[in-house]
Amino acid sequence: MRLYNTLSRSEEPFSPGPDNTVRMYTCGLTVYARGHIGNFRTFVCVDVLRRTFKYLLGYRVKQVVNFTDVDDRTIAGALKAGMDLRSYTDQYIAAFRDDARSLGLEPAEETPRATDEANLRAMASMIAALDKNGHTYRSDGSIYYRISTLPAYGRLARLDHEGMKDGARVDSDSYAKEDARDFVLWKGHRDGEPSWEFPQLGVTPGRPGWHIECSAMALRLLGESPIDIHAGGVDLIFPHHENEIAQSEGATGKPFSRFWIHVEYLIVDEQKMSKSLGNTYTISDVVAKGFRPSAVRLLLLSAHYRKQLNFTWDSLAAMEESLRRLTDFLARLGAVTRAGMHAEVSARVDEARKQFVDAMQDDLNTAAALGAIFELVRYLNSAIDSGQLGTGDVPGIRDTFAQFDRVLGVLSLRQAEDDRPPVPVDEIERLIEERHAARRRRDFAAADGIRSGLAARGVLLEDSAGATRWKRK
RNA sequence: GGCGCCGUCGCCAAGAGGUAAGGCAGAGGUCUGCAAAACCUCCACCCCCGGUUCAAAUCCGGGCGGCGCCUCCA
Repeated sequence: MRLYNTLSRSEEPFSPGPDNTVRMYTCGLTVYARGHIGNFRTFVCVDVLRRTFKYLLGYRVKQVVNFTDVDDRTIAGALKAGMDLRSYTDQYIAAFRDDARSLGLEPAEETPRATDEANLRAMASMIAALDKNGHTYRSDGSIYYRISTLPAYGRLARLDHEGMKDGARVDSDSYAKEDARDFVLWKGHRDGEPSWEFPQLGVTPGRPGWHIECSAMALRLLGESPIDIHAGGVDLIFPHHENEIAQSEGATGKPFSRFWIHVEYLIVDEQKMSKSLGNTYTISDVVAKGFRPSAVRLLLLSAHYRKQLNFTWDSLAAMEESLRRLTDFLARLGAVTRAGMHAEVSARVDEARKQFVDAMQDDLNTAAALGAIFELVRYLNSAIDSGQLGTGDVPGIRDTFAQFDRVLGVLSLRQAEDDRPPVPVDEIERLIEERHAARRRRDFAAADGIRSGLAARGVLLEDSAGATRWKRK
């Protein structure tokens, strides 16, 4: 598989580590608010990456996705809500898990939170290691990283500090630093803020800086560096990932991660979707508008992960239609009764499978992979129409679509949604029977009445030669 | 001011030297009690101007336009 590595700014062949295992870390959500679909673009793309590893390439995956549950915003939010930090952030972690489930994300092997005791201790140990290696200094009770002690600093982001001028906003952090580029490892205690200390490690009362948690948790849970992949949104390249590298490499003296994968922004109204801009949509917003999470998932996979994707309600509606085409096809396949098996069919299926695999291995080209699937669907639909597809062909086709879906995770998600129609299934079936009776006595007004009545309630009926099928609108 | 990405049909989007995948929408048709689904047909010289080449949407140069990073952010 070829993957684009931000570190080298080029595609590189990727292979797993020992034991055929891929150890990957994904920067997760800061849990002061519900995640929006821009956040989920990253998580869905990384989910497809891990599925590609597992189901297409046969690797094992150990993935860590963290929750940042202590920072300025979570502290402020908890204070405002009159809750303790832990229970305040609990709500958003629960919401994240709900949204993740509705988008069909496979659970990561580890989902640590920064304020877990073991993680705080790992951060303190890392700070102690940085102390030992001469990368730190203290000021006003806080602990800082002295960037000048790490010549390689800036390799990931490739920022030219000489070039930073007028347009660049200056660091507004209200902690005292020697150099604008230095960053906080541990923020000194302030009244009203949660505080931890590890005196035996030289860590005085305070709380973690943002960057330290990812470095510490990644190495604690994934083992020795370098890990195989570190992933996140493009906005994390600087300063977050650059600083993670500084911390990890300053502490261990070894490279932190072999690959750095960054997912581009989801934009909306020609601007990035971000909480600070206030133009965000959540999964529940989408559902309230009558769309389904499966359509969101497909939309997020419809463009290459390294290209900005402009979110519009129209494109989401188009995804609903595309998905319908796919599930209609699968339903049609189940209704095939003609016997026989056809070499041409299996050749076309094999070809599509190969195109799919090639596309996914080409830096996760989900858009091209989807193209191969739709092309196959059109071919197979026309084969059904012309009687060139028989029951003997069906299992192989089903296997292939199952493989597509293990990787993309969108069809089964859709089908699970379809299994929960707005009208109870037994009622739908009863009405279909009534309508059959009406049609048999050629009372088409009554038959059409039943059909439009169900349609108004979100259930569509389709007649074919043998039977009537229902589906969600 | 520095750095980066992008501009392909009405909309979304692959393709990255060999003559434009796919989805949605639209038009016409086949099938059907009517619908729906499905199928068939139609629907792009790839932002502009130069250059390199037998050949460029793809490479180079210059424009124009959009987005992003250099601040917390997926």
